[in-house]
Amino acid sequence: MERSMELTSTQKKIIDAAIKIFSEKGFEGSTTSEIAQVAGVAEGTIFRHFGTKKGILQKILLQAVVNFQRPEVLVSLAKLIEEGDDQFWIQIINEQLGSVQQQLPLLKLLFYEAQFHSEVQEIMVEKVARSILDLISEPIVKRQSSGEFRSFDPNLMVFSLIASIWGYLVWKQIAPDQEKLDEEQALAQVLDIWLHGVVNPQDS
Amino acid sequence: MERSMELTSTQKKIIDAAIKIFSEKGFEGSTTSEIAQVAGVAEGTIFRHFGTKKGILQKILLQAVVNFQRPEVLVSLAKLIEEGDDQFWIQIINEQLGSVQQQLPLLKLLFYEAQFHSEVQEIMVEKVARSILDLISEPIVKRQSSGEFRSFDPNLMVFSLIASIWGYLVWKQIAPDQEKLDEEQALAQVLDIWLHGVVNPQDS
Amino acid sequence: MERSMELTSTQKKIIDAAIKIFSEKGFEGSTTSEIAQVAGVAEGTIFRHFGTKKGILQKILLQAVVNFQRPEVLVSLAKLIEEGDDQFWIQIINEQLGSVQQQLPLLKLLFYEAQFHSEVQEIMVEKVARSILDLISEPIVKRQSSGEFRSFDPNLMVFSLIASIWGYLVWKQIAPDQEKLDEEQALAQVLDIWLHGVVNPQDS
Amino acid sequence: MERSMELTSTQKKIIDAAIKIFSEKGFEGSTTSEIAQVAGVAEGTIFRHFGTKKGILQKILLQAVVNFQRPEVLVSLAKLIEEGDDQFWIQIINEQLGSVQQQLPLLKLLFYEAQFHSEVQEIMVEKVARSILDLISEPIVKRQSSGEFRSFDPNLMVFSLIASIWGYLVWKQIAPDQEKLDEEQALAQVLDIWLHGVVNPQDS
DNA sequence: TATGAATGAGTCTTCATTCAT
DNA sequence: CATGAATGAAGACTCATTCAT
Repeated sequence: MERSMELTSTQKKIIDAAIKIFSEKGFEGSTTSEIAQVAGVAEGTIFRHFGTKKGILQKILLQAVVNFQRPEVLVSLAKLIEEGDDQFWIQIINEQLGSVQQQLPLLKLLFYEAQFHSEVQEIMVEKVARSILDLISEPIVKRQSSGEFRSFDPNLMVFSLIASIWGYLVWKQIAPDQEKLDEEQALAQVLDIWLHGVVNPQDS
Repeated sequence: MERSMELTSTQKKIIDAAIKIFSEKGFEGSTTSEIAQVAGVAEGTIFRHFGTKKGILQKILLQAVVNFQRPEVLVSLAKLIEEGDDQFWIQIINEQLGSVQQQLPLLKLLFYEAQFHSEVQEIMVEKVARSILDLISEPIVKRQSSGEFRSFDPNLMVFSLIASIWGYLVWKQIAPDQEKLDEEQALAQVLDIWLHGVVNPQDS
Repeated sequence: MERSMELTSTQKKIIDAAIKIFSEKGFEGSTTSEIAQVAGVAEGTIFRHFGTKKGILQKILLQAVVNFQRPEVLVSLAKLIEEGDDQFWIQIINEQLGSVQQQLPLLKLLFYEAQFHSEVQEIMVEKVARSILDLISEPIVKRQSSGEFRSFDPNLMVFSLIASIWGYLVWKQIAPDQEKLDEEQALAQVLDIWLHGVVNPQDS
Repeated sequence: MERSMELTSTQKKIIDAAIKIFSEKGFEGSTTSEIAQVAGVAEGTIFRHFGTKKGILQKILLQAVVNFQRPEVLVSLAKLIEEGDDQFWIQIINEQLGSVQQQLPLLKLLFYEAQFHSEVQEIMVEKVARSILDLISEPIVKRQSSGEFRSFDPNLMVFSLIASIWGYLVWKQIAPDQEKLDEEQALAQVLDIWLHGVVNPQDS
């Protein structure tokens, strides 16, 4: 019961500091001393709570899994696909883009570190990615069976969509000034491409 | 003239070992001692040639920029888009998928480390990403002006395509057994989605 | 206030060990590992307190500057010159020679390393040497204006005296068995030479 | 026969470079690589000729001993003391100060390194210092027995003189701008102090 | 419980020395 | 003989982790 939820305020400070530092410098590039300093606690306190440096990462992962397993955005996205209402999409963006962007560093961190830590990878794949896949592919399959969607591999369809969005968001962060498009418009276009393709239908 | 090409055999051994280790453990997670061991040279030899650990990464980057500025695959991809021949796509996959997949770890490494080393980021964005963007967006713009392609932001169109492919490849590596689709087919589907969308045209 | 004085016992152990090792082998010839061993602490502890190897040297310098700026011996020497009492000289020697000789290695070290570290040189020249010059030249100038001392350049007069004493002390350390003179007598003779010259006055 | 003289031109280049670098950075602070570079030879060449880094220092010492055992200046200084001609002193300064100053770094180097290398110390004490002592004390003893010089310990008298001169020269190098005295005058004053003391004879 | 000084294994880096060419 | 690439032992320094207070 005290497994994943209960975070004392000290633990919360440390976790927040760790997410910040890990995101900026990567797990290996970060030092517990800097985390302690940013968290405003003594270095020893970290080890009292998390045992090892990796313990912090694992706690972060655990917390994230809970939060990301059925995130608002994705639920909305699933609903959107199910209902096929393009206007709804704009609304989602406006409502939830902020929280997505706020959590983007954490997600990026976890997916990146997954490469190097098999326990992290396992959980990210099994829990986070799988649940996203399941959540989004469900409405897709529904609309495939109704004939509205073409019959590609559903997982692949999810990837195409998620990867496009992810790619856009990450790119915007790396090279912020390169892009002059309005956020809303950009994401609407990405969705449009995914839905209807780049080819002009008149043409085909 | 001897700027980026000429690598002595010792240097090549070290670079190859470094790419392997860096890819597996990240830059910070790797040790020069392990690189030396894998390369089959003394640790001191590394520093005789590259000065610092970071010097190895920078040399890797330099070599990669040369190789990636106009990679075969992308040139073929550009041609494919220009000519609109789907069959051609299959052929490209068969011919060049191997080399892409072989270089994927290196590319992933460099984009990953770009987060933490601004010199790397600068070059990856300015040289590698930009040249890919330019290369692929050219034929897209051409077909947009002929009315064959819809008028989205060209950069966004490139992202949708590249990110989808990248996402598929990375995912396949992370979770190899999850996917039973044939490689060729999978990539062909990804391209199809990008070209024509997921929505069944009859339906729209 | 806690600038230069407060040394924890750990810091004191390290500083003492460092003075010993540096004096014996020079700064570059010493290793932090040996200093740690002599100090009876872990090597890491040194860096926790002084940051770098050079940091130890700088702390030593700082401490020394405080101690040497107005050392007992020199104050006594100045008084001696002012009052012109030769017997007083003998007394000073007996009282303070021990402490001078004990600090000689440290002083030698600092003047030696001043050659190679400009920050050290600056402080040794500006703070230590200058304050010695000022301290000793003051009574000299006083006795010059009263006509008791001949009118040489005062700094030069200080040098002649200090260098003679220094030379004798250093030499005695380098070649201990060469000299059979009694310490007191020897230094009294050095002072006598400086005061009255080697030439027999009857002769001139 | 080929013991101390014969230096091939390559050896000479290396020795010269080594004296320069050793003087600037101390023995331990110098690298064979820098010496090789300054000498314009390959690093390996140094070891072909001198075996080890210390071998260079020993060769320097050997050469120096030959040159310093009866150096012109000291012979002149001895003559000066013997003949008691103050004007002669000025002449010596003008003639030989340059060569002294040129060799000062080498001498300083050897006396400094003597602290850390017992073989060097032995030779510097036994050969160089002793021969200087003997050379200069001889005329002193002569004038003592004639009653012209007071009967201090002769070695001490030599020290007072040499240390004063040495002190002045070294100080002038360390703190060049501090001293406005003319070189000639300064050294003449140092000699005068040694000969006749600082006390005004009228006064005594 | 929180602290932070102390630890020491492990890292990057240097450099005297060797040796095949 | 001279070269300079390669070596590897040793050095300065870092940092996760421990523990007495």
